[in-house]
Amino acid sequence: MEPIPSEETGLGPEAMEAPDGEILGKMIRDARKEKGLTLEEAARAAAIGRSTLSKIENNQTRPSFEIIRRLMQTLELETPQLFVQSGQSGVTGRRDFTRTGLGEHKETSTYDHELLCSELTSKRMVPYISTIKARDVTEFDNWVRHRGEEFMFVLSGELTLYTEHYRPLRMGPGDSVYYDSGMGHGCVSVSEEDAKVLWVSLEV
Amino acid sequence: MEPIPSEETGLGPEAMEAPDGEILGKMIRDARKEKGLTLEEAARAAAIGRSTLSKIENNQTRPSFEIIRRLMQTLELETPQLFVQSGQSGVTGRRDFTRTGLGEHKETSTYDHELLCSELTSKRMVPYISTIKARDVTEFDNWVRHRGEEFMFVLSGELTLYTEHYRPLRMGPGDSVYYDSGMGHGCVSVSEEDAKVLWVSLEV
DNA sequence: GGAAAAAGTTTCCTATAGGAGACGAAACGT
DNA sequence: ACGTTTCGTCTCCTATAGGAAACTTTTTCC
Repeated sequence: MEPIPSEETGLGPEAMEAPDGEILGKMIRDARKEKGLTLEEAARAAAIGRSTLSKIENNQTRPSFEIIRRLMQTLELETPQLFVQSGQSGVTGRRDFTRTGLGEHKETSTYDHELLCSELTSKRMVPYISTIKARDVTEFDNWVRHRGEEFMFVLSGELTLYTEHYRPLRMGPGDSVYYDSGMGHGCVSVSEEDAKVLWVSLEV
Repeated sequence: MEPIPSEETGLGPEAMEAPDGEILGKMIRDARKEKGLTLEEAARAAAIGRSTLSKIENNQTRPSFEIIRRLMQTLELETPQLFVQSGQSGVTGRRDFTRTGLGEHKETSTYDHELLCSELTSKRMVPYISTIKARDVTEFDNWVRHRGEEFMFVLSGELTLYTEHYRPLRMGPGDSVYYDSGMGHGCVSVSEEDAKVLWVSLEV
């Protein structure tokens, strides 16, 4: 077995990678069994060869996109599912959430966003860690708004969450919120240091 | 559960699309242009040949699944796209993730789940904190499985994430994973103390 | 247990996917 | 205009995907 980069801050994106030789076949076989189909039946339904399907399930070939597409329809495999599992899966290693490294980085005057598991493109939720810079605020007006829902979890620091429809909410480590992100919202760090927040966003 | 029409993928109105001959190439070319990449750049980024990409874009070949997958990652193409072509808000505060009070509590031999923001009933994502009890495990077989996607973030402790299709992954505080939860998965704490994990689950 | 049938694997062959590099065609500057 | 560079296509070749059928394994039924 290959060495596992467990020590490093970044288990690489391929930490969990399995040359999808490993995964793809098992998934398809599982899906077929699930439906109680034989090789013959499944292959015919997908209009491919019996032997071809066998090889695919045993990872003895690297099937074409077209073949996979037909199998997906036949076995009623969800697309995201297939890609989530067969792609370099979304493992982002990052020892200690005070530090980050991997992932896309977007910085604004107030926030500092770090996408998690960004190498996984087809996911429906978007997780990221934000550093909220300490600053003074008397009146909040800088609303953020985007269609969907959002979950927020405070990792460190003290902050105030302003929302359009509720009164400001003081939050600390371990506190969490769930809200409709179409509602204007925004955070302000009230501690000396910056605050760290984990966000998981779901677009609608 | 609804029966899925045999012809369609069940993705929605714009879901299904024709024998890809026509459309696949165009989509990829559009996506590449969108990102302002040349054939050379895109091909290199996706680790495929320049000529191969050209042929794909011109529909002169029927690419393998693997090739398409790499291109999707590189061009950040959404899967469904490829295959087809606020009401209520709520806020919950909760101090310190070492203990919680509100929320439903579910305990099993291995896990100890604490739902977050549970008084908000209509949310689509389900966030919860789990305590994973330390224990010895030689062979993992206790798979958890549920349709959807899941994001996991380690708050404290050291644990090993077992998944059906990948090799075990050692994780520590700050590490995160995103995966299809239809794939069997499960955690084992490998530290002395129990491990704490934040999960956000999305049912499909 | 043994024969027959069914399910799955492997072999063999042909068509073609995919990469290297040649070639062509715009788009520079001088 | 002419070279030079840069982007895209085309040609050629090798490795291999995919199907038909032979072969092997498992299941079923007597």
